[in-house]
Amino acid sequence: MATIGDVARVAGVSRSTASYALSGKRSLSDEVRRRVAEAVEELGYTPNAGARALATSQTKVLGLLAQFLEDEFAPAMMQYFLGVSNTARQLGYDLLLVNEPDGPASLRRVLSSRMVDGVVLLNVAEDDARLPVLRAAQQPGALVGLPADCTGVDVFDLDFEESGRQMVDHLHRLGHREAVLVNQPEHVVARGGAYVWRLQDAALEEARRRDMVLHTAFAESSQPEVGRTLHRLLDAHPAATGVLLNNEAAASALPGVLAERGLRAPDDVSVVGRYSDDFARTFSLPYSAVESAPDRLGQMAVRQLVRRIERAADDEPHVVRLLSPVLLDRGSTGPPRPAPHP
Amino acid sequence: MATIGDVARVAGVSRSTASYALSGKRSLSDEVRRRVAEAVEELGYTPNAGARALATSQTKVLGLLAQFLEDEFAPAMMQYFLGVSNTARQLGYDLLLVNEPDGPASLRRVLSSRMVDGVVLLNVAEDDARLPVLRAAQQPGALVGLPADCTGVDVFDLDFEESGRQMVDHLHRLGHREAVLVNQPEHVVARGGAYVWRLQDAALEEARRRDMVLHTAFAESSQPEVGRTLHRLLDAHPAATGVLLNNEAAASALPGVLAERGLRAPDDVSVVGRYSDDFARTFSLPYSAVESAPDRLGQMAVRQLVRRIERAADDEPHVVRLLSPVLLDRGSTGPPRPAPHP
DNA sequence: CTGAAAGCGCTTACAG
DNA sequence: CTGAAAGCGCTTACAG
Repeated sequence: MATIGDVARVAGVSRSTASYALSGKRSLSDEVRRRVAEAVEELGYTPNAGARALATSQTKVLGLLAQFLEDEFAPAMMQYFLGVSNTARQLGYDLLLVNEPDGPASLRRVLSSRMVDGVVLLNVAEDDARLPVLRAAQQPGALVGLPADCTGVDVFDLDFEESGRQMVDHLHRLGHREAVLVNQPEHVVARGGAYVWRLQDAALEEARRRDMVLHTAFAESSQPEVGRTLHRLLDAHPAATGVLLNNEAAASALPGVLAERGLRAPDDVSVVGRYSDDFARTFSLPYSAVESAPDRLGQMAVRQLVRRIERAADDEPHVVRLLSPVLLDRGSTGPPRPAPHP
Repeated sequence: MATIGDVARVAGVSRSTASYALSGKRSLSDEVRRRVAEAVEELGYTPNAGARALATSQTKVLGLLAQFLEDEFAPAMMQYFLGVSNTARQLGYDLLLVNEPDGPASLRRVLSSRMVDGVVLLNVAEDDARLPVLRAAQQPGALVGLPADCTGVDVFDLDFEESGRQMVDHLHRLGHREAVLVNQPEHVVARGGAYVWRLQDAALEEARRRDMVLHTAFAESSQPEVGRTLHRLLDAHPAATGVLLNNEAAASALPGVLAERGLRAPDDVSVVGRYSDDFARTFSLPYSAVESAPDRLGQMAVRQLVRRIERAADDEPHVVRLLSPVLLDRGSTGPPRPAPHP
């Protein structure tokens, strides 16, 4: 592998001049600039990333911390990846993918070994064990997901409370008075997945205010369990005319379940979900849904993170940005069917 | 940040001794070993990754090259990620996620800047432009996906030809004599996605041998296009009693399409796909399918890659391993329905 | 406008 | 069993 010393020798200049020619941090004669460029070309020179990081204390790498947990919905994570990775590349950063069951330990490792200039935390829990580690570190961090304590970090998330209210309102306005809310698996809540109860609590309160009956339940993240749970729920609440979904696997399973029961949306039951449009189009999810905008959240997180990395002055106040939900109408809701004959 | 010099000073030894105590590459007195460990603990010392990489020419990082192409099926990629990332971690490697539209250029960059000790290439095309770059590099590479020329790399893939034969055989044995094969979008083929035509060509040949009519078509990777295409195909081939799916989005869309036509599997039509069981369970895909084993392929690729990295002797011959397909029965196939009345 | 030199934080022959 | 020193490949004050 060619080094900058080789480049300097071939170009007939000193190593420092070669370095300045590459970085452009000093004005050089056109002649020298050209000779260095030629030498680089001739030798196929690429700077050694480790050496550069050592000299500059900058890696131009961002850490992406994802936790793929058992029975959590992995595919949704992919969409955040895309937003994060495309934005990082545009801004000149590579991505170190850190996926370890022990989040805090691996976060500490990549931060204190200086492998990254900053980190994006995905799937942030209410009381996330990675946050104390992040706050103690030199590097900044941006979160996708709203924790209880946002001090010292930039936070981006969908406004799940408003989403819950909006879903309930939407059905109420159409005339529904009883509905079922299908949540993520109970494990997600146990792990501190606050978005589940943020949506649920707000939905419940809104239902109460509107004098609407809202049943809530957890559902699994895969078949055959999720299908059975949906059947059980519909059995248990025969008077419910609406279904709210905060669970992608349940959204995938519901069409089959409804078909098995001889029901159709919106004629027999109105359904409204919470997932991205990309997701809906890829997996043929036919229901109106609150857009979860994963690519946009990933993009916002990276932009803010890079801004913080590159401004030496990190005295700028930290931000908490909750995206307003937008309901995309796919025609799966309508007025409730008339009450069944007694 | 504490350096190894700090550790040495606190422990009252030289820097080299501290280094040896950490690496265990030299026998030291228990006393010294203990003092160093205490100093590390006290200072919260973690070695600087860049400095270590510079000194050892080893980064303990693997490059993961994924290309997220427009209208390609991104979620399937996630499953390879999981296999790759879990295996890498087990073997002590971190992962640099490289997702750039220009594959060859970014591959060259991460290789020649020595950011990684080796790379895993996902989504490998027949004549993949990244391969010449990889062959010219110092570091080894493992592929998931079978290219035309496998020299100098280790290759892992599902045996798509055998998969095609197996899907056709399965339907033929049940008595089907006319079927439709739904492929990935045409763009995938145009980009050199050889797995599409490897499966298709083998399926066609097998059909010919068995005197079975097999229609083939491309389908899109999302709604509403993919649904329309499925309807059009079923319209065009009313005598077909079987459907083969080599397209995950089509597998998601088919249940709705069949329902709209008042058809059911396996009573009216037999369906067999090609996707992972994880996928089927997560997205409620109800069809019998050839398991595509993405996690296993990712795992195999990383294992082989690390073996090659860590054996200085890379004279070991390169391997090409094609996984034998296994058909998982989900009850979506049966004897063909009697021919419709004329 | 350019060069010689120090330093980033490690590891590892070399010497004792 | 341990230490002093060189070197990995860069960048950047410092000096001219």
